[in-house]
Amino acid sequence: MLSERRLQVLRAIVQDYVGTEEPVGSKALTERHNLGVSPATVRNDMAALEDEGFIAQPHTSAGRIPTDKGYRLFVDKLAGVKPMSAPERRAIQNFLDGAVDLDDVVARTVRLLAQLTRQVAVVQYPSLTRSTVRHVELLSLAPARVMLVLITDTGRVEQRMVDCPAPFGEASLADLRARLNSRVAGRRFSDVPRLVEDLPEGFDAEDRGTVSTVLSTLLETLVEENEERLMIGGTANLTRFGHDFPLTIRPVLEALEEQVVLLKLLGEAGDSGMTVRIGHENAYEGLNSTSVVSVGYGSGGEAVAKLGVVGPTRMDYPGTMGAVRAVARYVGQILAES
Amino acid sequence: MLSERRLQVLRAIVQDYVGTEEPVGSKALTERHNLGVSPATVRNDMAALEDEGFIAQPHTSAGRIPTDKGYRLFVDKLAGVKPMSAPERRAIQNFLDGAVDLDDVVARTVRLLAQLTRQVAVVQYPSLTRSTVRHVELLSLAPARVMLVLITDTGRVEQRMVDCPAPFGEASLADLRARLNSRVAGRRFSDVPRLVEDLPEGFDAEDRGTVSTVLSTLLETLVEENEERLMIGGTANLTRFGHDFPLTIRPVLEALEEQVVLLKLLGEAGDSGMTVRIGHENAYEGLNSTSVVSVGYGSGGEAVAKLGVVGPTRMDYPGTMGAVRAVARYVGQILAES
DNA sequence: GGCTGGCACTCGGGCGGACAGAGTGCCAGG
DNA sequence: CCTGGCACTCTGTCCGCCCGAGTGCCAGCC
Repeated sequence: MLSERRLQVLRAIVQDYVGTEEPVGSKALTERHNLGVSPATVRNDMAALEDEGFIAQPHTSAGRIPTDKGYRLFVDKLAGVKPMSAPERRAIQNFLDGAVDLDDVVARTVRLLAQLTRQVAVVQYPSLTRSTVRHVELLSLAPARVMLVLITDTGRVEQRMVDCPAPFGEASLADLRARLNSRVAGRRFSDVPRLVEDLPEGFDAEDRGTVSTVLSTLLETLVEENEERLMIGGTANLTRFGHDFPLTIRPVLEALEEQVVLLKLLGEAGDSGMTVRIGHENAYEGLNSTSVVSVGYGSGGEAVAKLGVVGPTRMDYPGTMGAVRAVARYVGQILAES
Repeated sequence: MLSERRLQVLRAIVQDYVGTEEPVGSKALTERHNLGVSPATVRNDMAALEDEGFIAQPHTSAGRIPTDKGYRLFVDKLAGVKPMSAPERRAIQNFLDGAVDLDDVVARTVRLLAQLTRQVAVVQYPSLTRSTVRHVELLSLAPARVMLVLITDTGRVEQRMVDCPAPFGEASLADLRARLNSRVAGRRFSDVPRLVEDLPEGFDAEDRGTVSTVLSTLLETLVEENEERLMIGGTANLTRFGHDFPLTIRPVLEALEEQVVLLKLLGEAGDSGMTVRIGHENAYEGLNSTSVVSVGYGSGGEAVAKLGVVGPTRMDYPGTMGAVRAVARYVGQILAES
């Protein structure tokens, strides 16, 4: 087990390295933090920390930098979450309050997160399957053409065009709309398949085909993979990454373009509480030199989606975690109000 | 006026520089293109081209590289648009045909363009104001709460929540819906303000306030600035930019995040035909070392929005222009079908 | 008049050596 | 267990050097 002082040395190394972006040596450490011991002692501690794999030297006779394992210990044991200041919180709230619709909420959230953390922000749209149905609307656009519109309690709206096998009268449409809504309004989307299963049975034979088509389109819309959307921003912050750009930045940009990768990344994160994935803890190897801080957000107690930031492993964890948590909280509030 | 051969020399310089990314000298030029003259002659031509400002040397005793003015001449006079091959066109069509809704069309278009040109792709959503109204739907979500849904002929769907000043009955709602649609369905959105102007007059005093509120929300949605959306992709291609990354790439990423800047950029481009803005021709200075190739697309003869790519001034103009034109054409077709 | 080969000149990039600085590991002593 | 001292190592940088690519100019040739 590591002594208290060694943990302090690790903490100091992380803090200094995050600040200066340069390997930190024993002398500089004792000068900037009053540890009450000499550089020589710190050197011994460093040697021990290196043996345990918490820090490493880029080359002999250079200072030390934290390893992924070192950051992990730092995040778990040594650092708290830095709360936002009151003015910051007010600014967050004001900024988000101006949103006119869900797209706008998400767009503003991305901007805000990117700006606060100076990193790349990722915000997932509220998941359909975890939301509840506010309303299902059916619009007749042509005799055999129906538009299906789903509206969630979080304000998300999804639409699909349905080509019907047979013409579908206004009366039948109104009938279907009414029955459909009475069954699913207020229920969770994940329950919808079960709730509408036997719906076609109540219709005339001639309409039954169309009803089935409409319902199957509805169910398709709810299939996990397709229904997830997200928005990213702050990619310009990647340029602050390090001096060895091309190699680092490229795979990150590629990962950010692959929604599938990102969704998986957010999906892996725990459902409640904040998740921090550091460097190689990320399954996707393009992100091996980045850390991902993510958290669920939602209008009620339950998370309807996740948001987070992607940045270099060398990031200000307490500050980033504080910002992510605060933003998630306010977004949840906004959604609950709408 | 430049002689025919000098133009050929310029063309050769542009082609070689685009290929190799290195200043091109007189000897290399004569070896790779059979111009039928000696390096010395080419040197004289180069000196002339430099005097006219079409090419420049990074430093004395280096080869020449084209200037913005040189690229301009190349694009205007020396290079055609390279048509896509038949298999490429088939691939484009197949890829776009799989789209399920407008979001998907736009997303696929961005991906496709980025992949074909290996540059950053930008696609604007079909503009509301240039589209025609397919349907306006009003949904009562609560006694004094209405959701307004606009559907365009291009498949774009826009929704807004309206808080009514007074409760609004189902009957009144149906009435408003019917009158609204009979006036605006099939008309251009830009005509909508004029068409609905006197609509509140037909309603009872008690409903008139609500009707006005709904209509003003409708009009707000149509205000130019707010209604424009776009999607970008292929930012990872920026890493192929040059070796002097951080300085070049950063402002470009920043510009790409500023939708306002991008929209202006696309907006400035001519309405019909392809527009190429080279280097300093771009008003936004972060894009001074990039070129923007853009073109309008639309379901009919008229453009409903624009799409294009952003890349280094040192780009393959004929190929890029060919890809942009082809993609725009197919997107237009897809929209017309939906 | 325009093209060509020849020639002297310039400049950037790469290579190698020297040097300073930062940091380490180890050891003996308090 | 901490500390000061010491020898060692490695990096980054600066300098001088040379080579090669490319140029501009000029005299001669067609």
